[in-house]
Amino acid sequence: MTALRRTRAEVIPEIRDAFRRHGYDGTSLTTIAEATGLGRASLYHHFPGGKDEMVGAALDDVEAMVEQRIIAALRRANQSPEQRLKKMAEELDLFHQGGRAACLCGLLALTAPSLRPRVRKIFGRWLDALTDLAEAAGNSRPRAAAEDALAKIEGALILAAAQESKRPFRRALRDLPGLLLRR
Amino acid sequence: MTALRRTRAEVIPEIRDAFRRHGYDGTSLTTIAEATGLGRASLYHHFPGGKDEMVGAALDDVEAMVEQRIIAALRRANQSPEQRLKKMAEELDLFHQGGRAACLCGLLALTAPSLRPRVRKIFGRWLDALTDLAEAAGNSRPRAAAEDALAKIEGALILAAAQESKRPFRRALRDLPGLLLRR
DNA sequence: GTCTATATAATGATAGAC
DNA sequence: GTCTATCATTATATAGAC
Repeated sequence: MTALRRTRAEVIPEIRDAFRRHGYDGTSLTTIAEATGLGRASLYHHFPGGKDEMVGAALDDVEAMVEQRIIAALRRANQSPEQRLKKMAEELDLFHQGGRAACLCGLLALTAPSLRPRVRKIFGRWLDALTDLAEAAGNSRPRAAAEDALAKIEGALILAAAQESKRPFRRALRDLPGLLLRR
Repeated sequence: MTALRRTRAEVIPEIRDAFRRHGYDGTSLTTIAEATGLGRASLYHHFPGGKDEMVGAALDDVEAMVEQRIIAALRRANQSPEQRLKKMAEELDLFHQGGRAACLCGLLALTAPSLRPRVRKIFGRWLDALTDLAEAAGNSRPRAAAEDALAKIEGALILAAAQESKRPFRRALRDLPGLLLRR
């Protein structure tokens, strides 16, 4: 029985998905061990800081995704606001599996006070990019529109979870242009 | 040292608040014991089914609040749609402490699959009442408006938690009429 | 109706062999 | 880099005295 070797980078998305399925407290090291195929003790080789370091790495992963996919899409200077929003919606649909996968930031904001500063930073960066896009598109209250858009996304993910349906999230993504552009 | 006697009805709101602060898995019987002033063992006198029965009772409490305060406000036949919405917003502001207290339904929808049917039922009743109000107010897409309103509320509670501010939730409540009435 | 004491399992984490 | 074995702590839950 040869043990499968796994890199830290490989297992982080699996850990991230475990946390966004069950929340911080609902995700045990046994859960993570099963999700990654590693033994509980092996996890401490990659994450000496234990569960705290694991959720930190999961948040790092989410932050990178927001920066490199969401915000990067919103700031494509050579594209129209409509095109940039369409790209963001595509990335979000992928990342959240059409609404079947929750938002780790939202989940941690609700139940993990110690991680709120990190969530606030990620949300803040996202909000700034949405605000700039709305402003560039001629929206008269760009910051409010950005906050409405983010709340719409987070709220739709909750409805989608409750109804176990992709519909609420898909519709929210479709409605984003009307919310952010020229008002 | 005389032990304080407490009724089941008395402790349920305290249990409900513990769950909406920490989520299902983050709320231990020790947490609940401290929140209620009862010993862990005493909790089993009031809730023989243990933690599952406690969270069930917390959801019963939320369901009653939604029925008797939210939906009742929305269906006040002798009042205008504007007045009914205003009343709902007041009740929500009170229940969620201006955004500082999360929504137990949203939290459980995200992390407790076994409780989703109950959450779906509560959300469904609320959505029906919002839909009827929007329709009565002449909204051309009343169901979509109702879902937008609920998602806006849930999303705003997440932003409020992340930012530890009442602003996002308070603004969401103010924006509800524009979302639901005549469109 | 609440308590102390306890049973049993699961938790996060560590030591050390390979 | 992964494993088995183990630790201390906390978890849910129960028994029975008062």
